[in-house]
Amino acid sequence: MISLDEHDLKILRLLQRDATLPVAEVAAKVGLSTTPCWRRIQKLEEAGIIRRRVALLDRSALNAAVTVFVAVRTSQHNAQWLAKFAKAVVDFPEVVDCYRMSGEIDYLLRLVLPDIAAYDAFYKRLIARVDLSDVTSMFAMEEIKSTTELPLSFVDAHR
Amino acid sequence: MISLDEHDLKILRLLQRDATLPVAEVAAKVGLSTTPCWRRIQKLEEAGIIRRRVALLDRSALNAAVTVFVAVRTSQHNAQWLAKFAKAVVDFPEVVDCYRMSGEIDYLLRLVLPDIAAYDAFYKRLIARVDLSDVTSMFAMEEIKSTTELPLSFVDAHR
DNA sequence: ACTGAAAATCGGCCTAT
DNA sequence: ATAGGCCGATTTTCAGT
Repeated sequence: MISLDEHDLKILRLLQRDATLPVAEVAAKVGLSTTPCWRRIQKLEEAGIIRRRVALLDRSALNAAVTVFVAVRTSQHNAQWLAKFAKAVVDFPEVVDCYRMSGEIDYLLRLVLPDIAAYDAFYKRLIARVDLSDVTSMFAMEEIKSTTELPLSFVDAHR
Repeated sequence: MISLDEHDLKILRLLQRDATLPVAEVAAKVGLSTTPCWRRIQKLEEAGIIRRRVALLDRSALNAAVTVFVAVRTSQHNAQWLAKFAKAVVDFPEVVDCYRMSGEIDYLLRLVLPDIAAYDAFYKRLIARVDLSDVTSMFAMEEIKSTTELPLSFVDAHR
């Protein structure tokens, strides 16, 4: 694991917000000149700290404005079942997140869909593929915050 | 709202995965030559269908490997309370998602943190800022899927 | 030796034909 | 669809600590 300093953190903060920024501009804002800044970005990519650069799309335009959380419980706690379930989850493009949880709920999914009808269709396809003992859906009414920006506040900056 | 055809969808599919692809390469994969492909990308950006391009970072490297969902209930259902709550949520960088929900839970948050101690610190800061009638935390044990790729399957491709 | 600035090359973006 | 100008990214070289 590579140690990050204040310059690195500033670079990451900027690129998390806007990956189209020219290196020269990043450098200026960070207080470096372009080459050292560019070298740092390369290192951050090699080290895997910058995982990838992606385009974020508009959900309404793609007819997927509705968010649904699905809490799943299973009676079959074994590796085989999990493999099958995980495969299903990865295959369904409307499932954007899936976590195995502690506590009451076994799995929590986040879906992105056009409407309730599409949720129903998803539900039917899911239970056709894997056995589930309990499924509870929770519809989001309003998105108050949704970001891909990770907090940098937990990194202890080196020197 | 602009109508999308198969070429547009292919472009979006590619850029959602990797926004660093040179236009020429996108064009080749999509089956267009570079200029028309470039113009399409411009239009998609102007139309806001491509919202932005961002860098995705590694959570472990940033000391934020733990995901916690927080279900919140309030007794104060008024606009003032919501404004205050929303402000708090936006201010806390460890809150990456927040939805107002239908049903039992009023709000569902997703946090990204180093450990349970950090969650406890967050909890204390949150309740110091806003009144909450009930707070339930759910810790994720394993991330099975987590993507910024939206499904394109709900778009009806024009001709 | 390491880190940053300056300069030169190279490749991809964008515009006009 | 092609070609050329232009800008930014990458590489190399140089200077300072």
